[in-house]
Amino acid sequence: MNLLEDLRWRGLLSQSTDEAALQEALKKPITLYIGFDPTAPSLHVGNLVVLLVLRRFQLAGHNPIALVGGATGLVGDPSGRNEERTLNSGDTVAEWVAKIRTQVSSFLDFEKGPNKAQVVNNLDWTSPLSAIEFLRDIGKHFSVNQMLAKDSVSSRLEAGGISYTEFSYQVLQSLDFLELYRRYQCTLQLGGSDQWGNIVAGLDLIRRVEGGSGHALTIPLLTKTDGSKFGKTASGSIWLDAAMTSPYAFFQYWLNTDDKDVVKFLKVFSFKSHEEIAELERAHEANPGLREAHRALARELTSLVHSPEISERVEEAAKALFGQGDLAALDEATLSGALSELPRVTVKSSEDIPSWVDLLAATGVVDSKSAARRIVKEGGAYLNNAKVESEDFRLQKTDFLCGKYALLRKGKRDLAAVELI
RNA sequence: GGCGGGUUGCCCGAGCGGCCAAUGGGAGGGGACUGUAAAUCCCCCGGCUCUGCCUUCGAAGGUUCAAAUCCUUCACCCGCCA
Repeated sequence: MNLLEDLRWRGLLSQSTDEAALQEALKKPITLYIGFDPTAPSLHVGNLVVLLVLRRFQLAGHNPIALVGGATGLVGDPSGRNEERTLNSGDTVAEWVAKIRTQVSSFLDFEKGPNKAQVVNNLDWTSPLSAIEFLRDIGKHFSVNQMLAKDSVSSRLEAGGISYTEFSYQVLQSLDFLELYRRYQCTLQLGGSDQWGNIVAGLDLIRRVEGGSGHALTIPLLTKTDGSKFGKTASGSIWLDAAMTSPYAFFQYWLNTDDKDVVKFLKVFSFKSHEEIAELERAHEANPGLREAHRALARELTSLVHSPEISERVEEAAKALFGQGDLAALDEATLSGALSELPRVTVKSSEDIPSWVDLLAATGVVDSKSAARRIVKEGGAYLNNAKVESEDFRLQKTDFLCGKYALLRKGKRDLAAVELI
């Protein structure tokens, strides 16, 4: 099975220009790219979908380029948004570029083989460009009529307007494709399905300026069966940066995948063979309660994004904390290891222990003290896995396991730790 | 440029001087059932020093004992006309 067939099997193909031609071109190694705009200090699991496709291309012998949009990130892509973006400062964007550059790098191979990956920043070729050069050399090739017809622009015109800045975004992205075509003979751009218009605009530019041709390939937006947004929880996005989404929370996110989505997600994210995935599917159908497929998914991704050691550590932590066994039976090392993966507050043993409600709010398992009271009243607050229904409850020193740890829980799976120091 | 309509809590959307922290739906949260799943049923869903108090209904002023509701100005959106 070749690369495109594999991608189709995984549900990763949305639109492409001339698929037969692309199929043909892929018989030899080609150079391809994907762009990531720095709109946050970290990529999130949504970006991972596309990034892993780039990795699949590299594994198949092609030359991947990850572009970090130091320039485009300053401008703002109107695609898929119905409101103008707030501009971020140059310093902020530069900082985010640096972070994303490192992050992206960990998914590609820069070392061995003839098809080393590279990371580029489009600020390198856009910042030397003068406004006049830009308008004469690049702008001349764009028809405003066509630009207006682009979905990203026309929907914004409907919705209430678009600034000249964002309107120009597609020109910048086209310039990137042209530049990479010139420098590295890059002939394929991948992107989420919302990037179709931008990618095709780049192909047009390459044809007009260089008389060259290339390909566009888009990847469908990943959806969940229940209709909620992939990669989001109530508390926000699932980030790849461990400081923004703890590896523990990251692992839990995948483990809690809806049964109906788990096989689909394995296909999208996993580098396991078709047979292995089919085997997990069978196992899951035979005994969904064991969640073997979920575990495999969570392990593989946590290993990939963080590390196998971390993955194992957080899985062990979850096992200890969720186990039916008595928490008090855990030895101190296991307990402290497990709790260290959780959000935590510390309490000085010389001071009074804060009230139950205060602690719940302080650890962040609930948003406010009102919410804490509410949750206690509803019977959703637990100390060391035992329900605590009194609002006036106050922990005693004896409630701390091993003399120093207390496990707070809201609902079934929202955990936090209190450490007595 | 003129005339008319709009801006409400995370989102959609009622309210149109007191009974409004504000109907309803969605999202979200808790409980029950389970498998740290889904579906279902019940409950909750601004904050706090919580039988009360404080801050919210585009922004700022004003009228009134009392305003999300009335008036004035400003900003933005949406129609129709030019």
